Formats: sequence, structure tokens, C-alpha cells
Amino acid sequence: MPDCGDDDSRRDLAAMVVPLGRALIAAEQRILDAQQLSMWSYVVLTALADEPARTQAALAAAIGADKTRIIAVLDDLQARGLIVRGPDPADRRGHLLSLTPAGRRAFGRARAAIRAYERRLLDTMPVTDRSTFLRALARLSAMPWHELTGAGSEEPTR
Amino acid sequence: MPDCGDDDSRRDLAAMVVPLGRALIAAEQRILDAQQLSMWSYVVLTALADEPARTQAALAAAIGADKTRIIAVLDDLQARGLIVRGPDPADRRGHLLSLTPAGRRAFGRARAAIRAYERRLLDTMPVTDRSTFLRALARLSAMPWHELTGAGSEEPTR
DNA sequence: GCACATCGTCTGCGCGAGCGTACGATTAGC
DNA sequence: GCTAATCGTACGCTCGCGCAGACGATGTGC
Repeated sequence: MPDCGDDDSRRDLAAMVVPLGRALIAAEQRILDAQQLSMWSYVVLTALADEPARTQAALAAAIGADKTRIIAVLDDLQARGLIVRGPDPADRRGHLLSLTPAGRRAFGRARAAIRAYERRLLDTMPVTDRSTFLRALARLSAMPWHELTGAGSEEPTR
Repeated sequence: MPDCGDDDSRRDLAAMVVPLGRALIAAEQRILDAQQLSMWSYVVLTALADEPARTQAALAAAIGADKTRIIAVLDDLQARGLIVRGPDPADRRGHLLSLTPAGRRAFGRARAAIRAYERRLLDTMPVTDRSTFLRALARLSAMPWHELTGAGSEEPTR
């Protein structure tokens, strides 16, 4: 028997998280449009700002994208001088990927706009709630899904 | 203040929410598979359990789906005796949609499995954090995006 | 040298979702 | 009665994504 009164007798977690994510990407897409960036571009810039990648495949894996799908993104970013796709002296098969100063600046601008938007959203809740929320969210999003996903469901196998 | 962060140093909200949502639907899809339900089926059952719909279009709008896309879902649910698509005596164009007892039972089972899974996830954090997190999440997911989304690039209307 | 793996690129397939259209049945306005 | 609007249904179109295969260029093990 499912509980009735407890704190989570409301909507499902997913029923809140997924639409929230949808709304976020929709809103932030518009912000990125103003910077002439796509979502994938922004994700790539974010990853490269964190640390340069020594190979496109590694970058793709890092951001959870398909290797073939980021080619166009990289082409565009390179053509606009935001990243450099330099040859790797150690392994001439791969390309070293890193941000140019212009790329770092563009990313900073985009991230500032995104952050401003998100901060405005988060400012609608008390400060303590906000930090708790962010901490909990960070923990959940960094969870070992690969184990939890398959495990726990001890459904009645009839 | 070292790096513990102004919330400026962490990842973007969307960068945590969206992957979390993805992981949730992936995990819950497997749970629903065990109940022979698809995500859309579960969403439909959830909506109908809340209150019967007097028209398919209304149901589709309520769950944010396309009218044409839920037809197959309703067909399946009806064929399995989980819902009834009765004629509306008041307006013979539309169909009254409601759960059968079996449908209510199946939904209860599915929801219990989903809830158990989510509770296991949430149990990894302190109780106070959990309630705060859920409260904040509920507030965010119930936000007036239609205004915030558009006004995003403008000013906070202070 | 040789076989094999890796990297980047291109191409195509399949899936799911949204969007628009058309049509029969029905209702509402006049 | 006529027309316009609505509902459910089917159909086709387009997009974006993941996946797989192929190829040339390159690196690695023997």
C-alpha cells in the first residue's frame, strides 16, 4: 500500500523534473540564440572551457553526444574562430580541441546570460532552500545510475 | 571565500536537471516495461486517475501531447480493458475517458513501483534536504514559464 | 612488412515527436 | 436547411537524434 500522507504523495519526480528540463532548455535556447549559439555549441564550449580535449571522440563521449553529430558543431565553431582544431603532434589522427580567446569570451558571455536567467529563477525561493536544492540536485544528477537503474526494481514477477 | 561557491561556480541548472530527467525516464521506462506500460500510457493513466476527461483533445492538451499521438495509446489501453472510451451522451462527437477498476489497479501498481524507485533515490539524502528539495522542485516546475520564458532576455520587472 | 585498431568524416536507416491536412460524423448558429 | 466549427482518426511531412557501416589516414603490436 502506497503511503498517503507522506511528503511525496504529490506528483512523480520525473513528472516534475522532465518538464522543468524542457522548459529550461526552451528558455535557454532563446538566450543562446541571441548569442548565435546552439545548445550543442554551448555544451561543447562548456566542456572545452573546463579542459581542452585531445580528441573529438573523447569530447563527444564527455558530453554524451554522438561523434558524428558534433562534427558540424565543431566546424561551425572553428569557422567562427571560437575554437581551434589543431593537429596533435603526438597522434596525427586526432585533433586537439581548445578555445580561442574569442571563444572563451563568447562562452563567458553566453554563460553569464544563462546564469543570470537561472539566478532569476532561483531567486524566487529562500536562500537556504536554494542552496539545499542545488546541493540535492547536484547529488542526484551525479548519481551512479548504471547500478541503480537496473537494480532495485523488485517488482512482482508474477 | 574559497571555491565553495557562489552558485556561480557550479554547473548550469539545465546541465543538471536535463540529464537527471533523462536518467529518470530511462530508469522508469524499465520499471514500466515490467508492467507492460509505455511512458505515454503511464502519463495518460495518471491524468485519468486524477480526473476523467470528457474529450481526447482535452486529455491531450492536459498532458501536453499531440491529439493524434495518443490515439494509439488509448486504443491499446482500451483493448486491454484499462480505460473505457464511452460515448458522451451530451456530445456524441467526443468520447468520455475514464479508468476501469482494472485500470485503476494497474495504475496503482505502476505508480507504486515508480514511487518506490524514486523514494529509494531520495532516501540517499537527509530528510530535511529531501522535503526542501521536493518543495523547491515543485515550485520551479509549476512556474509561469510562458511569461518567464519570453521575458528572459529582458529585465526582471523589478 | 603485416594485420588490426583508432580517429575523423560521410552516408544512410530507423525511431519518435511535432505539425499540418483531410475526411466523416456531429453539433451549433442563423 | 445551410454553413461553420468541433471531435476523432488517418496520413504524410519534417526534424533531430542515435546507431551502424564505410572509407582514408594514421598509429600500434607482432
